[in-house]
Amino acid sequence: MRLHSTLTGRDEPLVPDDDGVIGIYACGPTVYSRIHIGNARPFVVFSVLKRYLERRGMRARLVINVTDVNDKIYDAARAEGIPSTELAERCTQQYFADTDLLGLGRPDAEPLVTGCMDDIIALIADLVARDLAYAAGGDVYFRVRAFPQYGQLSGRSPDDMTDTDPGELKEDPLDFALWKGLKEGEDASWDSPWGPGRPGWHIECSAMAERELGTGFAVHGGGIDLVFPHHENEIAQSEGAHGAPFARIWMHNEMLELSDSKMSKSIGNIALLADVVQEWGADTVIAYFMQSHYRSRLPFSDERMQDAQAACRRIRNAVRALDRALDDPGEGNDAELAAAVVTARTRFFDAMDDDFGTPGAMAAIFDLVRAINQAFERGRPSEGQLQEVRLELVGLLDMLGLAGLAEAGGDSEVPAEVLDLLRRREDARAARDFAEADALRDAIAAQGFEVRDGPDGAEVVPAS
RNA sequence: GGCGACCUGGCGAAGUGGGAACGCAUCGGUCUGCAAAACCGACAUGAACCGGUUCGAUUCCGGUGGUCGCCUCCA
Repeated sequence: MRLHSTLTGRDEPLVPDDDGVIGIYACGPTVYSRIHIGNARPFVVFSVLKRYLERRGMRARLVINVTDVNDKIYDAARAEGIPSTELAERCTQQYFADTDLLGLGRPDAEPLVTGCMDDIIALIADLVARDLAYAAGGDVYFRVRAFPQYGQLSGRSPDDMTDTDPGELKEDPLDFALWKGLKEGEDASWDSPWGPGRPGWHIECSAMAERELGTGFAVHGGGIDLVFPHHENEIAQSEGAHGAPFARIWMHNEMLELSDSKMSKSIGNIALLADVVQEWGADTVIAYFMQSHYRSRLPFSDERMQDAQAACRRIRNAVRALDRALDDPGEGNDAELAAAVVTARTRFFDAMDDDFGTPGAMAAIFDLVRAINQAFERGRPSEGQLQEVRLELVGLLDMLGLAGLAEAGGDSEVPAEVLDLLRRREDARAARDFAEADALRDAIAAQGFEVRDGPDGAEVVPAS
């Protein structure tokens, strides 16, 4: 598999770490409010990446941190009139709950800044010892000019950086804070060799990444808006402290757009993840993400969600068709369908291995879906082939975190009450009492099911 | 001002130096008491515009126009 790296601007081969595991670190949220659908993109992308690697027989370790110490948390807590630690804890729990709704499982580790204070302080001390950082007042700053490679990730030169914060205590406006001394109005702090305070914004990710994955690892990722300064600074901190490469591939997802602008808390054009999942369902949300490339900007709107929902429905219907056919399978094997399965697999893996090309992978799935439907136009395949095709389709869906599309809607899940209504409607139709039949159809709809009349009689499926 | 990205059918969205995937929508058809649903089929001789390289460019290079992102918090 190859992945595009922001550092080189090219696709780079994905190779495991020395221990054979593919270490992946993705920057998680700063917890001062509920996460929005844009925040969910990296969570989905990196969760599915890990899932794909594992389904392909590789070992992967995914780390997504939670930044629970930050200026914004102080501000938000003050506005709410509660202790900042209380707000951070509440928002952390909400973040876990909200992302759980996606049904993609949890990362292997989700470190909190507050749980890694010793690692952070040790790393800062290391940088100070190497003269890459200096204490000033109660603060500690990174000496940017002492790290010649600064700017390599974001492709800019320190000389071009003009709008920097002068900062009274800094030697150079370019320098950034590793440790911020306790200030008035801040209600949480930790002891350090430089006095009470808290970590700067970037140091925690350096510390947590190397704590969980070692000083060098395969993939470091996050939103593309983190390239500068966050990830640039992480490289400076980690490579400065260890003199060794930090992450080998820098993988950045593009932004979601709402009303033609980047979805952003500061602009206010956001849709909360929990609301979106509640309204459209986890599968629709995941399919929405998977149908676009992670490095493309992605518009968010109800129309986009409707599209994704319709696409999911198409896949669900194909699985249902397979299940229905399995109740009454045919004899022979359909050669065209068998060939389509092979083609779909090849196209799927080719797309995924080429910079995580989930849109191509989805296209391969849809091609398989069409091939399944076409096969049913021709006849009814054998039980063995039906099972093989189903296994294959569900297997591909599962690699994208979409196996849920194969689970819901089995006939066994239809309540007896609804089946009874359906039977009565069939009787009414047979008696040509269409008023009664239509009334029963409405009654079934009221139970959340949809009647589908077909050549082989009527069936009910959960309304979607 | 500096750095960078993007501009593909009605809406989204891929890949690609030589047939422009896929989804939605639309249209036609099958099915049907009706409706819906479902399924099948059709659907860009052309890829913002202008040049250049090439036997050949949507794909490479240059320019113009437009959109957006980063440079401050941001997934």
